[in-house]
Amino acid sequence: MSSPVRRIAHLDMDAFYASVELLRYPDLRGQAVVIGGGRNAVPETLPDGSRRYARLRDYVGRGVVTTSTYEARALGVFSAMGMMKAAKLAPDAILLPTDFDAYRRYSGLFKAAVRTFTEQVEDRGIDEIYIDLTEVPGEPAEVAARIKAAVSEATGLTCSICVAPNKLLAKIGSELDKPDGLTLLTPADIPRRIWPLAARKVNGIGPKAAEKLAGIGIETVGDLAEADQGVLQTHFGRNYAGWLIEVAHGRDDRPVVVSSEPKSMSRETTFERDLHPRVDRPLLSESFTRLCMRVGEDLRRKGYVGRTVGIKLRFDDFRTVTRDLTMPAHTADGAAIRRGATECLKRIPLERRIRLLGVRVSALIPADEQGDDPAPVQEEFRFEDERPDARE
DNA sequence: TCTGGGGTCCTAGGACCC
DNA sequence: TCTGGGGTCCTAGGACCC
Repeated sequence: MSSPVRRIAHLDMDAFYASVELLRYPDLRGQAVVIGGGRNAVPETLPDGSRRYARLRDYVGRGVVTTSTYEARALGVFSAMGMMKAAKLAPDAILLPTDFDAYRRYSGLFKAAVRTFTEQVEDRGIDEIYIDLTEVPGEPAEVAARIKAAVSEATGLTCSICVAPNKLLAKIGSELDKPDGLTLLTPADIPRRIWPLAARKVNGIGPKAAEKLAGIGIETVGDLAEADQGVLQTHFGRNYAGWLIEVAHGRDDRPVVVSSEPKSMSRETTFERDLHPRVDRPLLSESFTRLCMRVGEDLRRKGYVGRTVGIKLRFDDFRTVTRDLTMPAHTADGAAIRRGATECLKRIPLERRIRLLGVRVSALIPADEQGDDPAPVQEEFRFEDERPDARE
């Protein structure tokens, strides 16, 4: 039984955070704007009602660019770039603080607008979604245009959409006509529109894999489609090599996943300066406690309890280590998390200054399903003749 | 001026069980 | 004496994504 051809859309909001900020500060339209500052980047309103904005050149710290407007991108400033480096490239660019609450509001608005068409929506973070349009009547181009109009109506923002037979192609396609794009892809388009693209454009081929591919002469998706499977296997292992081949031919049968449960919750912080494990111990300890408490609050607010506590340290040389510990019972209690996290911390030799500290709780279950945990202090007790058989 | 924060998934080895 | 083979859980690290 062959499954019917699906119609999967990927919708990506254009320069999302920056575009939300431009709604609030329309006078910045057309300018190079970078999002990623802290409190000191909040615009100052002058007595005459005009605003004074922070400039990128004034930034001091260890942050990275969260988003930038297309004008800033033209100057070479992109997401995830260190702010200090960005300031060198575009010292006069406007700097704004990141306001996640505002972005979450607009995220809710655009997703609600899309859900008026279908509930078959998969969340992929704050600014993008997959939509299964297979059961939505109408031609793909017409449906996509109506969705774009609905998103614009709800938010005042533009987005880019691609409709394709699967998630892989839809994701690649939504980038092809940005911003405000509308792209349709069919299998017949693969040689002309997909194969010329850099392999790195494929969701799942990251910097490491792309570099390794380049090392064996594979630069584009087309190169990948022609690659010898045996060669790929020796470099990437059986699973990943098999996936690369599928991807190169545009094949992907992952479903649109409408709902999912969180697997872990974490909090981490990068210090303004690297902290010495002994000299700065009070600061570290205070930060450690706060992270544990915040993870606990997050869990309780969202209604989960977790059984595995983990910590993450990054040293001044950027080496990252993790330790985790599975506990007898689930918890969302900050103090209990801290006890587990402290056990983890004892297992890491502290021989360098610490750049980052993080706390995570995983093995989550909904708090209302927490019933089978052992009582806190319960000695195991059996009658001698009830001892289970050692072997079967 | 190096390199945030919050996630998911995969791999791989060892323990432990049957 | 050596030889077995799954399956699951736990832990550590790493790639990748937004």
